[in-house]
Order: sequence, then structure tokens, then C-alpha cells
Amino acid sequence: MRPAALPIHSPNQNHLLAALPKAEFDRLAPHLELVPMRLGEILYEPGGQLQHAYFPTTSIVSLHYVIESGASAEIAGVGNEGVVGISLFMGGNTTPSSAVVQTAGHGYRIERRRLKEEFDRAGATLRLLLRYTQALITQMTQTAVCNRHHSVEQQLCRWLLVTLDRVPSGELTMTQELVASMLGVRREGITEAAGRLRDEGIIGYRRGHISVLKRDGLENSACECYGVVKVEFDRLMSDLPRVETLHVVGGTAA
Amino acid sequence: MRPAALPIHSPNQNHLLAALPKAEFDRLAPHLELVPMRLGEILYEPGGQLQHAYFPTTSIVSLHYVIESGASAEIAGVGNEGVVGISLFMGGNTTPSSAVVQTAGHGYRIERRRLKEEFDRAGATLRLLLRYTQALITQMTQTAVCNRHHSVEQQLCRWLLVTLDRVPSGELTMTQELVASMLGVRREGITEAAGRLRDEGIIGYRRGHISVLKRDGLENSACECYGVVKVEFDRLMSDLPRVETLHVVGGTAA
DNA sequence: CGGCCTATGTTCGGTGACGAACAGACCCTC
DNA sequence: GAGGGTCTGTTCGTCACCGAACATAGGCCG
Repeated sequence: MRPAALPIHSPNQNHLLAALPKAEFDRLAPHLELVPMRLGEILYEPGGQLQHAYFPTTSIVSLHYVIESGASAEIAGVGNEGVVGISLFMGGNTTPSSAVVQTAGHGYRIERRRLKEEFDRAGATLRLLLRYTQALITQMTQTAVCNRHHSVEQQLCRWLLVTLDRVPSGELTMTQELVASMLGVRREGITEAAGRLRDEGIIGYRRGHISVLKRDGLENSACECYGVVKVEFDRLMSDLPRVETLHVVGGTAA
Repeated sequence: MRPAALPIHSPNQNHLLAALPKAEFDRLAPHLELVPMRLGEILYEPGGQLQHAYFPTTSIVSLHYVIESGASAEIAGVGNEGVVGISLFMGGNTTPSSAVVQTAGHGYRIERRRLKEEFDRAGATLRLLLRYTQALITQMTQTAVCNRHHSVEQQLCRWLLVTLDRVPSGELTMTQELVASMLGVRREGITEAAGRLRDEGIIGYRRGHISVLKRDGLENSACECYGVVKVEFDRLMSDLPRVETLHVVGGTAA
């Protein structure tokens, strides 16, 4: 149980940061900078040099890819379970995709150099980040087959479930247009699918807001991809060095 | 120029092995085992424990994903530019996808433990493998959007180009059925697309064999994905520590 | 409160891919 | 050189999604 006096924002809200051993965390902590992340904010664009890695806490970031025709698709999403900017430590520093804030909130960012330094110590930070990268690859893999074989409605359900896991309230600030751009389909396709889900009482929505009413319903209508990624993610991230006590931040004992 | 007396098989034929500094290569070399890789051979299946990593030389391996309905799709391909089994060093040891030999040939394999040991030294091997993994992620990313937005014909062209880059002769031993399973589409779709390409004189084929006649034609008909991945791959893999001299193998001077 | 921007609802024709079914042709094996 | 299995060619109806166009309505701002 967390003490009630815990500060509103804490790096512990990000699972990766929370999973770091104390020594590693303490080296990184002075360089972590709390930043607000606004809806639509672009963290990096294709080919741009990454200056920071971002550890979302309450925000959600979408790794997004725009093709020449202007069409686009989400490759993967990153919430408080992960980090944005893996190419920073994998090598290459840039990627052909972009990262866009999909749900406003906060996160901690750290300068490229600082994270790279810690990564290059080849200790727990390296292992943790690589393990996460492997989980991210799983997500991308699943998205690739999902794009090929599953219907818009199935994918919408999957997407809602994933988002729901990161927004406990189940109240999403999100237009259909935006969802469509995430999934890389037409807005009308979302309107129709969402309409069916509403008719079944699974979700409700009004102009710019979607609320999930029956999670079960989504799970029934979603494709297998949601479950596969979830299970694999849990498997990969569960046997990490356990965190006995949450890191102490800013001198306040936890 | 390579001396004519170079052995038929050499680890140098794999770009990753060739790019390793001498010290690292020499540590790995005793553990590299030349293996024939037969068409259709399964290197690993979903959830199975990876016992070896494979460095293809003349073979091509397809990372393949089969969903519950039985439908499938290729996530990425691995030829002599890469390695099969990244989850072995990224962590987790297994993946939900499988690896199947798509074009028969040879490769070198190494026991998981041996590669992991070298990887854990956190030197050039680690950097090289991570850089390659980043390039592989690019490929997967592109496949995800390609699956969403491009036509079967465009994807067929892209696939042929990628394969062609790995089979210099341009003579592929490959049925349409197999290509269809790679791309995750119906066999009839391939027949139609291939028929059009043949009518245009771009490719020729007979029962189980495809030959590329006009590479330009493929490039014109392919989607952008081919070029994007190629450019990014070259960028990521070009600024590696240069190989001054090819590694000496088995006591024969190069 | 009223206006306007933008989100949502709905329709229409077009099309690319699917699923099934079957005919023909190649080629390997016996 | 005959047979049979497999690969290729072709057809049909169906369907999901696309692209465009337009109607409606919610909610923010003055």
C-alpha cells in the first residue's frame, strides 16, 4: 500500500523506472525531468535527432508512421509500462516513425546522453530496457498481422482495451477522427463500428469522449491480438528483478 | 577482390559475423557450426526455447506469424545480413512467432549460451547485434503499415526485390502458394498479380520457379516500403566499425 | 443566447481481396 | 512413358473497406 502522502508525480509511476535497482535509479533520478505532455504533441519526427527519452507516467504516446500517400498507422503504443525512444540506446538515434502524444498527461524525460551513459554500464538498466524492447517488438509484430487479417471493429476493440489498461477511469478524451488515424482507417469506419458497440451497450460516447461501459463486451469482440500481447508482455516483464521498496524520491521516505 | 581459393563456406559470408572485430570473432568462431538449412525447415516455433542463434550465409529465413484462424503473415525476413534469434539476447528466450527457412542454403549456428556470453561482455558484439535489431524493427514497422495500406501486387514486388537482394542470380525456387503464405494473402491473389507482372515481361515463372527479368519493373511497381527499409538498413549498418581485413578462418590466410 | 467550428451520422458507388470450386498443366516418380 | 500429386489458371458471388459528399448536431466562444 502506498502512503497517502505520496507526491502526485513520481518516477515510480513508470514501471521501468520503478523496476530499476536502487543504485541505478539513484544515478538516473537527478536527471529525470517531469514534463507535461499535451495531446497531439510530437516527441519526435521521422529522421529527427532524439534528444530525450521519455518515460510516460499518466500520458500515452503513440508510435505512428505516415506513408507517402499521407495514410498512416499506429505501430505501437507506449504508456507507463514503457519508454519512448528506444533507438537512442539501440543505435542509430532516429527512426522512420514518429511519436505523438495520444492521451495528455505527464512523463519524465532524460537527456539522451544520461540514459546512454547508464545503459552503457551494461547493468540492470541495459537488461531492463532490452527486455522492454523485446516486449515492444512483440507488440509491433502483432500489429502487423492484425493489420492484415482483422476487421476494423476487432481492431477498434483491441485498441480500446489497450488504452483502457492505461486509463483506469475508462473515460477517454478522444475523437473518432483521432482513433481512425491511429488505426489507419477511415473515420466513417470508426463511426460505424463505434455505433454498433454503442447499440450493444458496450461503450458510450459523445463529441470527443468515449467511455467504456462493459469491458467484457470489448474482450469478446476484440481479436486475439490484445490477449496475446498482454500475456507476452506480462511474461517478459514479470521475471525482472523485483522491486522490494519503491524508490525514495526527493528525500521523502516512502 | 577475394582470392579464388576462398573456401565455399565461410562465416564471413554473414555480414554481422564479418563486421565483428577480430578479438570478438575469434572468441565466437570455435563455436560456430556450419549447418545446411532446408526449405521449410522450422528453426523455432512459437513459445519454444531457442537453443541456437542462426547466422544465414546463403539461406533466407522468414519470421512468420500464424494466428488462431490459421492465417499467417511474414513479419520480416533474415538473410546473410542478419541473425535469427534476437530474443535470445534481448531477453525472454522465446517469441510468439516462428522462423522458417524460405530459401534453402547454409548458415552458421551457435549455442545460445556461447552467444549470450559474448553479448554480455558488452562490447562490439552487443553493439552490433543491437544495431541489427534496430534495423529489424524498422523492417517490422514498415511491414505493419504495408499490410494496412498497400496492394497485393505492390507487396509482391517489394517481396521479390527483397528476396532478389539476397539471391543474386534472380532465380528463385518458390511456388506461388509459398509466396502467398509469406505475404498472408490468397494464392489466387498471387497468381493474378504474378500474371500481370509476367504479361509486362517483368518476371517469368514456371512451376515452382520464379525468375526476375527486369528489376526496374519491380521497383516501379513496388510500394515505397522496399526503398525505405533499404535506405534505413544501410544507414544503420554502414557506420559500424569497419572491417579492414576479412577474418582468417581455419588457418587459411585470406 | 446565438453563431460557428468541428465532430458525428449516413449514404452511394466503386473496388480489392476473400472463399470456394474446378479445369488444366507441369513434372517427378515409378 | 504413364500416372498422380501438386502447382497454376480462371471464374463466381460476396463483403469489407474506401472515397466522396452531404446532413445533423454538440459544444465552445463571443
